[in-house]
Amino acid sequence: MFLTLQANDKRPLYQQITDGIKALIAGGNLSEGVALPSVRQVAGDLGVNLNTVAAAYRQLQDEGFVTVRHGAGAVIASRTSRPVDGAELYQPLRTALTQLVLSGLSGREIEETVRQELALLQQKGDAR
Amino acid sequence: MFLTLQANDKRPLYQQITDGIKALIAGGNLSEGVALPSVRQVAGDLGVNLNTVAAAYRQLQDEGFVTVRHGAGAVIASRTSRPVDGAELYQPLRTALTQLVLSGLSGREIEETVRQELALLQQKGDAR
Amino acid sequence: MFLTLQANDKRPLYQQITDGIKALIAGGNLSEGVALPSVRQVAGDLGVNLNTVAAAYRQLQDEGFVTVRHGAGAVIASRTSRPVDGAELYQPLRTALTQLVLSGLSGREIEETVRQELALLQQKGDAR
Amino acid sequence: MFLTLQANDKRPLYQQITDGIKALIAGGNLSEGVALPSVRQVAGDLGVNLNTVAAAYRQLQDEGFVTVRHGAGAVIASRTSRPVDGAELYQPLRTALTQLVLSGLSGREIEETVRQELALLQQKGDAR
DNA sequence: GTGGTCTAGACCACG
DNA sequence: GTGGTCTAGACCACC
Repeated sequence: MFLTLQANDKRPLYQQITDGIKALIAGGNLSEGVALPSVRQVAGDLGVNLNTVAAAYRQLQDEGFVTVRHGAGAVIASRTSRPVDGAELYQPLRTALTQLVLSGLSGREIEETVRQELALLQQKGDAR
Repeated sequence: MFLTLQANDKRPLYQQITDGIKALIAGGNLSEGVALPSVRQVAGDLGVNLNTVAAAYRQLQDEGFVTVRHGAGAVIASRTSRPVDGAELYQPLRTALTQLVLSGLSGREIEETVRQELALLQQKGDAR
Repeated sequence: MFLTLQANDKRPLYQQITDGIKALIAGGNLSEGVALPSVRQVAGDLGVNLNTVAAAYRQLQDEGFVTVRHGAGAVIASRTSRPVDGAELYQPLRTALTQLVLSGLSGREIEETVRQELALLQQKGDAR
Repeated sequence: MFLTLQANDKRPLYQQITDGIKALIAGGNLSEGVALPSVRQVAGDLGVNLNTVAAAYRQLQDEGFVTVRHGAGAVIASRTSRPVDGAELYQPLRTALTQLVLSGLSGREIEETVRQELALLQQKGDAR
């Protein structure tokens, strides 16, 4: 697992874990059928409480990104298009763009930043 | 002031107010020197407690977006460049983009969405 | 009167006025018997409400720095040593020194700063 | 934790708490990584409301002196150099010095007082 | 009139 | 257990 926690990040720990795994899925670094490491192992690696990792896995399961089978661990689920509320989907983008505008970036610069971030997301660790 | 609160939004109420006013500033709908409506009025309009609005105004002042003087009201501050941590600035964008990718949108579609949202932000209330 | 108000100052307006006049007294630029300009004139010069200046003058009177005679305006009082609570006197100094320490200044640097500020205070406008 | 509230102090309660903890940090009595007592405990010890203490902790976090993580407690942060406005830093010192001058102390006496207060700040609880 | 502080107490989110 | 948010309502300080 290539997850790191940022101490100065305002998101709660479990959310950082959830978001990190989502990013790996979005970038194609975690494909359907791949097993996630155990809660215990992630907790040990990251130095966080078991409950914290469990909360992250539970959220991923609730949102349909992984399937959990009794004692068998969590596995990346097939990418069925899940119904997402439009507002819920676009509101974080709006907030993020607002902050970029307020930081003084121009529209062009923001669009370029978006392209860079998308590229970063898609091409992290795949030499396939 | 055209602020609305979303019940299904996960952000706390005061944060929604803060973000809403920031969006108005970013879009140029609130320029330097313009007075914000009073805490009591916003609280009445939105149907929330005085303290909730006061928390939003305090945050805006702490971040330097408005100047609050005690018996006078709150006024949009001059746009001095505030130092912002890069990580703090780009992380919300990354999370938002990840969610868009996971919702099934292509890179092109996301870039187009960003352009639309930026346009929405900039040209909200000025059809005059 | 050589008073200016700082917009980014956290003190209320009337307090800035009070402190400014006190600094002039402490520096010897306003001696016993000198008349202060009228409330109306100061309010006009500084662009603040009459009540704000009146509050400042009232505080100066309460603390014994000026005497106010019916319609005759305010006059600097004689420097009788007023009883001051030790805690009330030293606590602001402690807070100020704490902030200087936290800003990274060494003890030597702070002592030097104090000497400079004292000199600034004492020798502002006196070519006598 | 040795914090006490002064009834005759003009600062609001939460500010006294904030300043008190800052003084402990400045004096080296609270070093990086040390955990602050819980909001509930401080509130109980000082006899104030939970929200009052929470406001103090939030301010300390906003200013970067402590790291607060939700379910965990508050911890003294690493001392990264925070940018402070010069005016904001020196104005309280000027006001404090003015009051000392007006109380009748000479320049020498004030400088000596500053040295004493600095020593008091630095060497509070370490006679061990 | 304005915003600021404080309390009491409830409920939620995080670890 | 921890801190965060929100409400209701009181009282104060400033302009």
